[in-house]
Amino acid sequence: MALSKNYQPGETESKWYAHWIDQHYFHSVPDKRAPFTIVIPPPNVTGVLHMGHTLNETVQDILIRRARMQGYNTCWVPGSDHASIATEAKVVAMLKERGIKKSDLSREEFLKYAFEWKEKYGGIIYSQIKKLGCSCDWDRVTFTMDGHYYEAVIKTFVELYKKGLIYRGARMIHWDPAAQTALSDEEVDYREVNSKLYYVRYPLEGSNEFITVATTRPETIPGDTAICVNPTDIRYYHLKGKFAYVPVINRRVPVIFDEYVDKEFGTGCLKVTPAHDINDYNLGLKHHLEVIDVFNPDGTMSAAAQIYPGEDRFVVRKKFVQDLKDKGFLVKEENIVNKNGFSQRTNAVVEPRISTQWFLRMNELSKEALDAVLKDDIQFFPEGRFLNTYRYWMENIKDWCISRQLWWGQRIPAWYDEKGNVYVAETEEEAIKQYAVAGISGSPAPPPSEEAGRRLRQDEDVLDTWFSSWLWPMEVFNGISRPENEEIKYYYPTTVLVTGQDIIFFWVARMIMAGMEFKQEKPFRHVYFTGMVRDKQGRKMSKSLGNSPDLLQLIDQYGSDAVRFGIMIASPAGNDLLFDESSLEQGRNFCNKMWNALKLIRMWEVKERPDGNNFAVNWFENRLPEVTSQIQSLFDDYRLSEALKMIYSLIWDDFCSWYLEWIKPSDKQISSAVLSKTITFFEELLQLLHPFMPFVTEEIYHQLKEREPNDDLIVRQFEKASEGINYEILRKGELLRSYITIVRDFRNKNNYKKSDMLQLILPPDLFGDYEGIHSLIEKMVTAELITADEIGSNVISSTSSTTTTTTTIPIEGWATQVISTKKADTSIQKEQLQKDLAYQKDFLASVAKKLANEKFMQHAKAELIERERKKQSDAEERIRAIEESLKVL
RNA sequence: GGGAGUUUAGCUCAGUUGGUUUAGAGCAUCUGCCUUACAAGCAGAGGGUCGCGGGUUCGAAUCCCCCAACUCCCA
Repeated sequence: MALSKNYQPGETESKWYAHWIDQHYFHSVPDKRAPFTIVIPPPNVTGVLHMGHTLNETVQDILIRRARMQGYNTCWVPGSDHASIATEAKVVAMLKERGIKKSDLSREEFLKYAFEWKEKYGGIIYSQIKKLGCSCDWDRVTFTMDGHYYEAVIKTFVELYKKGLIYRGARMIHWDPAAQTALSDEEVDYREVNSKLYYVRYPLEGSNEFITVATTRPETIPGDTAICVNPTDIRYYHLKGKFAYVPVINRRVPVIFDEYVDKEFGTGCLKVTPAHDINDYNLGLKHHLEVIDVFNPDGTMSAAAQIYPGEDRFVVRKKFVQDLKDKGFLVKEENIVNKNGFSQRTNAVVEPRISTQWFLRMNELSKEALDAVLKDDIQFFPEGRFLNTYRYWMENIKDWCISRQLWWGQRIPAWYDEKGNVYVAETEEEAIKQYAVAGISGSPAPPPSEEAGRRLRQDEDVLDTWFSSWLWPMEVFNGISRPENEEIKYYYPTTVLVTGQDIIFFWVARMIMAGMEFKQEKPFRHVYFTGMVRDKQGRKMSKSLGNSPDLLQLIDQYGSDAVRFGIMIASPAGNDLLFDESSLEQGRNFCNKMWNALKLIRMWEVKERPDGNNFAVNWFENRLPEVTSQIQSLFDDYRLSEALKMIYSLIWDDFCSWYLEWIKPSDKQISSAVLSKTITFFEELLQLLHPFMPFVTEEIYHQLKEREPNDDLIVRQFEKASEGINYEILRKGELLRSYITIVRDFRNKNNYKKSDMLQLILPPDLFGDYEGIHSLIEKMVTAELITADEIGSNVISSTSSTTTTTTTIPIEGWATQVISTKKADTSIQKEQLQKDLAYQKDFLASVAKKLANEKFMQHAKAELIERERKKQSDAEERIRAIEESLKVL
């Protein structure tokens, strides 16, 4: 069957993915082999695959595929998290389209819709991961709202509560008025915005004097319960014990003194609104101030505000400023730039708000988790900078607000009685029992009855999504819900976690804490941090910017392998990568290159002949293990990008440009020995590349020759490294390559035609006794080799004949003569030789200086001095060869 | 304001403990080729005072200090 002109990725990719699935190659069952386990960082169930995921999943697949070929029992668990805020927002939007309001639904009804939504759209990301070629064990897909997972989350909540690590508290939290939920610190983005600083004057009690306050948030003025100045500020000494009136509202508030106030900022006088600013809140606690919340949960003004109840906070800002102006309270406005917090999910301006939330105490949990990393029980790649970041965060950790005012998620297992007493338990029955027991010891004693149960009401809130994701490496194997099962024992701790550096706190740190807390064992041995994918302008690719290209379209255009190649080749370990489509093109071209090499090999017919190609085979036989071991050490350090570059060059340059050209017969006929060696080489190259580009390698592997039913590249095992590498042959190979290049350059510079035949006189012993090399040279540079005897003694003495030109070219301290019937243009060459000569002389001088330096000779190691001496003699040889060549020109 | 990182060819980046580094690769550029696997290709070539200034050292892209520019994280 004739092979197509170019490689066609489309059909090939779906064919092989289906085959791999069919053969259950991705599926793992515990056995006697060592496990190699990766849990996917669960993408958001609402998501589609963006470039960041693509990088991430590709890295994981590379590690898994290579481990599979190395004999590990590989298990890559896919799944997604339920993303409470994002998903609830999507579901609410879907309901809105159908004309349904969330507020008209019961919790149960809403959840039914949410699961319906998840069934419909939650799988999109999986199909994209499959398109990428990822070898996940699809029998193990896990979702953080699965039944067992839900149970596990509840179980850990109760456990931590019983240990006293979970508590309820009033705190200033980040409130998202659009989603109407609390946000964690990490879910808030701070951005600079243009705003105004308003100077407002407050009348003082019992005088005509005013005190002027600067604020960016005049709409919170109705919540003011004090005015605060610095006790060392002489301007305000006389206000001790005085009261002021809040403008428009006319509330009488005290003037208080506290060092917190910055004398330099604004007027040095601060309005205190304890309900709406964390610092004011703390001042309020200290000075026993009243707390007046002027906002409703949706960001409109509350009844307590007394002004514009029910109207939006930003609309009210304008209106109220106008009122202040009209009534003469506004002194001036100033344009300033300040930072506002925005919700990562809804982009609404975050409102600081006092609220009762559930918190997890982090101090004790973080200690062990920090130690595990510091003691190298868990290793980070790349190490240094992430370790610092991790340590800093762990040492300055704050308690984690784990409650969210949503329905989509694990509902907090806490029940309240009429008096507000709380009972935390895994089930309602259990909570009722606790209530009954509490009742008996207290008084009056209500009977533990059904009626009592009805009097308990469960907390309305759900848990933060990360409070379920942090269990991921355990619960995907049912490690919390069924702690003694075989799978968790076999697969845990997992081998490596691959994740973006941006969620080191969100996730990595918390997973380590959960692992240490619930299993007394780290969740993974290694953490490999990938960089951020940026666009050409250096901006982080994100959904909100919309600058991430459509992955499926890229795959259609270039093929999956090319996309994987493109993203990996540009992705140095841990560093950000600038995404550029030209690297995908490079990947596509690479597929083609290999496809064409296949075509070449398939064209050949076996014919036994004495083959003079032993050198080529010999050389590649040594070159391959040399590079293979270099690739292994790159993998050990997770330097995947460099490993890929090395394989790319090994295939394109060493194999295609040199090896195949060397053995290529002119008549398509080749000895069976060379052909089978060549096929073996190609197979091994494909195997090295397979983790990076699985489809094209599997396809070519099968096109190379007929295969037994289960002889698939994906499961082909790496051979043990061969014992010895013959470095002498490798050195000869290098020399041969540069010899050929030098002669080709000579041809180029002198505009020789392809067919112009040269005669070459090799320096004696340049290539030793590798006879096969001579015919290679003749073939590669269109020349015949002759000996000095054949041409006579006039060769060296320049151009005595009118019909031939002899040029002497230096090579590695040798000089070779090129004889042709064409007059060579020696001027370019002369110039170049002189340049080279100058360089070599400088080089020699620097080496000589070193060797003449007594201190160097004293301090340097013997082998180093030896090397310098070698450099010296090499340079001298080169200079001699160049000078000889110049003499003859 | 606090912390971390980056700065090497036109672009994106390698450069391991200072010594074959008067610095490598890919892409881009230039020259010549439609050579029977491949023009999505082949054969060659050019291109860098390693951000600035100082220091340590026999020797610095590499170690130290200062400055500058950019990026990220935290408040």
